[in-house]
Amino acid sequence: MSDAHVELPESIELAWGLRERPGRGPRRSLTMEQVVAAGIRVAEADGLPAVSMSRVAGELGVATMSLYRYVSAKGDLLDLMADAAYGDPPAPRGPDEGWRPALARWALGNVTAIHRHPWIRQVPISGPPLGPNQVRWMEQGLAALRGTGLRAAERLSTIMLVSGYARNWATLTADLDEAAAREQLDPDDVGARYWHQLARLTRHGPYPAIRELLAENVDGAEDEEFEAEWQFGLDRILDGVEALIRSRRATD
Amino acid sequence: MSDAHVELPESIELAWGLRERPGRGPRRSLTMEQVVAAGIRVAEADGLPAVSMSRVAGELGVATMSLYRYVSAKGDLLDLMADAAYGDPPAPRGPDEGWRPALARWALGNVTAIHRHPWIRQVPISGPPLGPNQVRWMEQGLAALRGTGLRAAERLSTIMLVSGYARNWATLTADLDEAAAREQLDPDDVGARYWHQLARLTRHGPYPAIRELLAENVDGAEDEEFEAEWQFGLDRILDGVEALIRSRRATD
DNA sequence: GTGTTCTGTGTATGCCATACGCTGTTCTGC
DNA sequence: GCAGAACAGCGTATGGCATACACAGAACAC
Repeated sequence: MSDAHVELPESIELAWGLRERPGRGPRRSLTMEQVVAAGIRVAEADGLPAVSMSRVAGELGVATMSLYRYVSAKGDLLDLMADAAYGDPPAPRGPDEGWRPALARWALGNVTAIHRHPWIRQVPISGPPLGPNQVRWMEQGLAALRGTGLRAAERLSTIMLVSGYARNWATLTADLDEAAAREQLDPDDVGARYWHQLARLTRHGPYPAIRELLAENVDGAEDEEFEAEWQFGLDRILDGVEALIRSRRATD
Repeated sequence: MSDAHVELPESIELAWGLRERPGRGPRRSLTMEQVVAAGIRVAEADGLPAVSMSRVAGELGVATMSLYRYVSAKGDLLDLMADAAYGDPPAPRGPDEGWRPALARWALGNVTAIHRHPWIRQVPISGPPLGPNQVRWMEQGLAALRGTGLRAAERLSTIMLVSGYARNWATLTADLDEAAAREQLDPDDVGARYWHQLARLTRHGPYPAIRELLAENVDGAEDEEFEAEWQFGLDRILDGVEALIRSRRATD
């Protein structure tokens, strides 16, 4: 419980600016921000697999090994990139705003953050959120649930549930968009093709529930359908949370 | 809508056994199953990063390039490994079983499948589920929702919601376990350290909701707490689904 | 001004996926 | 039976990757 000295991973200290500059050596020619920004530029242009140390170094006009003066491993760079790309969380819950619309805004913010930087979803998660932006997002998510009567663990579970759903959904739709772009098709066509493929594979065999699903036309995947699907899942989650809040208020 | 010819990705055709053997050449010395099993063996022993073509080939006593007679790229092998590792879905919904316990069983099955083969979560997803086991899981998930009055798109969204949550939760806990194993600690200690780290970072600054969270003790992370957290999220989702089913029944 | 410490970087190591072409095997068509 | 096609296994080569290590020079401490 001693607050004195809790060791932090190196990349986290770097991201929070907790590393003291030594002073004795030559001056650095780059800033951390420049390195991270260069990595993001590469990812944005050619995708995460294109982010190699040499490529990022080239972007900055320095030698490959110079990057290791700023980052101890490639994974650290990716962590910092991801945290930076999340950017500012949505505006905090307003004074007259209920927890539900606030949490819905927060959830949508998660989705748009990933859609703005689709490569984020391929960054291997290296641990629980400790980056400065991730912590700020966490703060806003928890703030949306203040005064609901939910216990600490419940508030935490709730925002994990919501952000997990948002991440899943954003990943799914981003995959679809990327597949469509790769094959120069419409996202709708990619979806329709999937249903055809599934139908062919399940035409014979013990798949009654899937055939039943395909019989009603799921493939009416217009743009509005996508939005509706997102909203459906979110509403289910928020309904569940609301039920808990209400029952908690009733018994207390 | 022509059911005649829908092109399928090569790895999918392989997994379903839809590839006809040519006959004209020499006999193959390996089976697909052997190759996939060898890959799984390596992943199980040393983790997904250890799965290289040469390592898998070594496991089978053949040359590296021989694998390319069975699989057109490494990604295909990973897809096949993941599908095989999911294995059989949970038992189908029994005749007297309600949709809710059946779906809960299905959700738990998702978690245990990932916990049994933790490397699964690092396999890059290459598209919507088409592998034979993935389709069978989908079938069982949808089957749990038969007769609930939910529309097709709603049944689909529901199982995506549930499986996404299960995958998220399994990933989180597996990450924790791996970090603990790597540093030879108790998972509890890893969790406790996280809260200390977060407390240190948010001690000063605009983080009232996080500090409020930390003030109640979230760190009572016993084994039962983990189970409770999983159950909490699942119950929220299922409560939300139940509310929809009820309202649907009331208006119809 | 001397020594220490840090920066940028060139070089080297040991991985990796995979393209290509060769050898020998098996079956097809005759 | 036999010619040739199609295919299996695999040796070699290519171009990429992260990163360990050592060294030159720069900036500061004393």
